[in-house]
Amino acid sequence: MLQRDMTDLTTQSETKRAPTSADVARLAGVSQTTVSQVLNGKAGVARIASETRDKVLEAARQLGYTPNHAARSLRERRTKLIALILPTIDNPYFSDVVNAAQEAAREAGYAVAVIPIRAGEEFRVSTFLQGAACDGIIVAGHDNCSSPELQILRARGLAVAVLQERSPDPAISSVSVDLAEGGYLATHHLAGLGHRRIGHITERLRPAADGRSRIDGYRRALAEAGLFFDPALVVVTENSMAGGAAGLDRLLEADGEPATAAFVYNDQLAVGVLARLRERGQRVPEDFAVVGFDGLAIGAFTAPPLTTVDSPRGALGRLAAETLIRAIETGADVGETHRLPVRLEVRGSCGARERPAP
Amino acid sequence: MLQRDMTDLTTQSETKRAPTSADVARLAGVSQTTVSQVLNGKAGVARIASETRDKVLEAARQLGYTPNHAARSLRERRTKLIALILPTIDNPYFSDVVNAAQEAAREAGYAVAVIPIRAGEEFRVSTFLQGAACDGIIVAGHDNCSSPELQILRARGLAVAVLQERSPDPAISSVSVDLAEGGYLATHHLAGLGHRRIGHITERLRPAADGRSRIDGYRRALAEAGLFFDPALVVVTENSMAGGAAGLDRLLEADGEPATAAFVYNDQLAVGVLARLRERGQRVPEDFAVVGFDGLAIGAFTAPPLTTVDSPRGALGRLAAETLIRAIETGADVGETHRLPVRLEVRGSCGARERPAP
DNA sequence: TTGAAAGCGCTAACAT
DNA sequence: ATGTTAGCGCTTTCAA
Repeated sequence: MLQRDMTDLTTQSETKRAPTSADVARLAGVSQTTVSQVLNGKAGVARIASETRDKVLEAARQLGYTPNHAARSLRERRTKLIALILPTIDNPYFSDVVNAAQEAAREAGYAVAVIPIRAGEEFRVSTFLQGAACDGIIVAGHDNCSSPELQILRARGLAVAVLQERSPDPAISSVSVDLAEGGYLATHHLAGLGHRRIGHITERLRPAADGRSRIDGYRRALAEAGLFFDPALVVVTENSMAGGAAGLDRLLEADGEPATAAFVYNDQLAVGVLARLRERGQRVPEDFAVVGFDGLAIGAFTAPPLTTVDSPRGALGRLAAETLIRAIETGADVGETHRLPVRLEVRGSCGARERPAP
Repeated sequence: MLQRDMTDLTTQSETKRAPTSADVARLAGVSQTTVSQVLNGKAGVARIASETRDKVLEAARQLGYTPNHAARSLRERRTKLIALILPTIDNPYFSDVVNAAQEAAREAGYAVAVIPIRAGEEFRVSTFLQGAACDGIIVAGHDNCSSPELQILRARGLAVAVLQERSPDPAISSVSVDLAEGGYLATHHLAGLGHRRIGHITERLRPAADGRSRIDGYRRALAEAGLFFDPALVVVTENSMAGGAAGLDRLLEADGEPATAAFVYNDQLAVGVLARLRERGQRVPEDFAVVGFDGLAIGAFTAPPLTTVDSPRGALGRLAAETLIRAIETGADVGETHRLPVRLEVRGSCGARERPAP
């Protein structure tokens, strides 16, 4: 018996149980309700005597009280937390998106947690998304955005916004940059420089149903310049620097008259393309011109610096967060659609054609 | 009254309240207790008739039941969630760390949420970290690791592991790669190539108290090669590619005999260094040699490819997660310390000195 | 083998 | 202006 008690005591002294609002109430000599009202500043609901207020504040401070997240979430049926699902964080593209989303969320009193879910992995792997552990999710990456899990989460009451995709579910908001316009600007620029054989190195070949993907802009610029679309000049490769290098090899080995330029899916791939061109002894832009997409910092440090389509990453992240939070708070069951403009950042990787194609 | 009832009905049909275990129990015609026991597979505690089991499973499936995270966390006093605090996600260095940590965590039944907290921002900004919203945190980044908030979170019962730092609090575990060894390997390699004036471009100048930082290894290699440590050759700059470029300028403008090589804090900075050397018309490695740190993918695609200290990023993330989870589950109040080995990846950015320094 | 009841920490009706 | 009470959804004694 004594043994038992001692054990309990020891355990207790080790187990640093966090102070609860009841502890604060006890110390301040008031009720738990009062503590809640003071700490949540519900001035309109009940006016608190400033003396009482001070007692509570002091007690809370003294105890180092912080409200228990689980208890509050359970009671309020909301967590004030949004999750940002990314396919990977190894592309710095997402850095600005995340920071801006986080800033916008914070302004609205929400925290943001980033959950990387690689393509092909199931959403279910993340227990976090289940059971209303957050109020809404922003989803990036084609595979994640088209996952059927998304609809299930929606049906369960989670607000959902997707990045760079459209969802068949009208309740799912969509925020994107104008990929088609970017593809057009890049290709139009190359055509204007005199290139007639312009390739496209891309991560995947699933044109968006709405004709708003990069390749749609690429084709439009081609047509506008009186150039034929040649499927042999469209190369699908893995989304990585190594993938870009491999893609360039395949492009240069394609049938027909060789390409003298390429519009590349993103800057990460473009870095690989530039490296491989160098290895192959091709001068950029004299022998071959390259335009990337994203506007990453690395583009200013490649050899030569990379012409790219600058994507408004910060605006994208902020808008996504704002849109999602609006959906959460209004409970709206019809989503918003936003498309953001892009601009071409011209650098050294595509100069004027010295000699027209033979 | 009728009005009231209709309203309630309407509200109900709109509000897609997630099914609870009570709903499952009702549908299956059993008690909530039974549902819990079946779904949590507590076979040892109570044997369930397989017929009952099937009824419950079927009801849960039919309703699409998922346990409510908040309720479970509140009851169990644990969330099965760990947070990974990063200063930024714009350095791909963290990508492998995060993926490995996530994988290890999942194996133990934990989810991982990444919370970017930029240097200088307060931990408190993230409401997520407060109120036991997660069971433990892995913290990266000097500023975050040395934040006094960490001790408070510790005191509140959160398990804490820091990456690449040591904490004065013995309860905080530490997992790092051998930075000093990396600094030594890099500098030793350059000295072996005949360089006598080897600079160091770094993000900050706060040598770890335990003498285990990059610069400690740098100094050791210098001494071993019979070279003097010249503070003029150590340049502190911002942690970015642009910072690397600026750092190189400052290094080349330093007093005394000019440096012919540099050991650079990380690959991100090194990319900027290489770009600026190119702009200044310096040939690499003939005129100037560069060694980076981290072993990022980009290093294989720079011009020339970057010699770097390859850091075991995956092992770091995995070990951190494992260590943290061990701390969570044992409730240990004394942390572990781990240090992982590095290796030099020799590529083109430092060849043999053609002409010895005059 | 199963069920009833209590309680995790919080907020919000509804008293007083 | 403040306190009492109930209940969010879950797991877990304890009882049957």
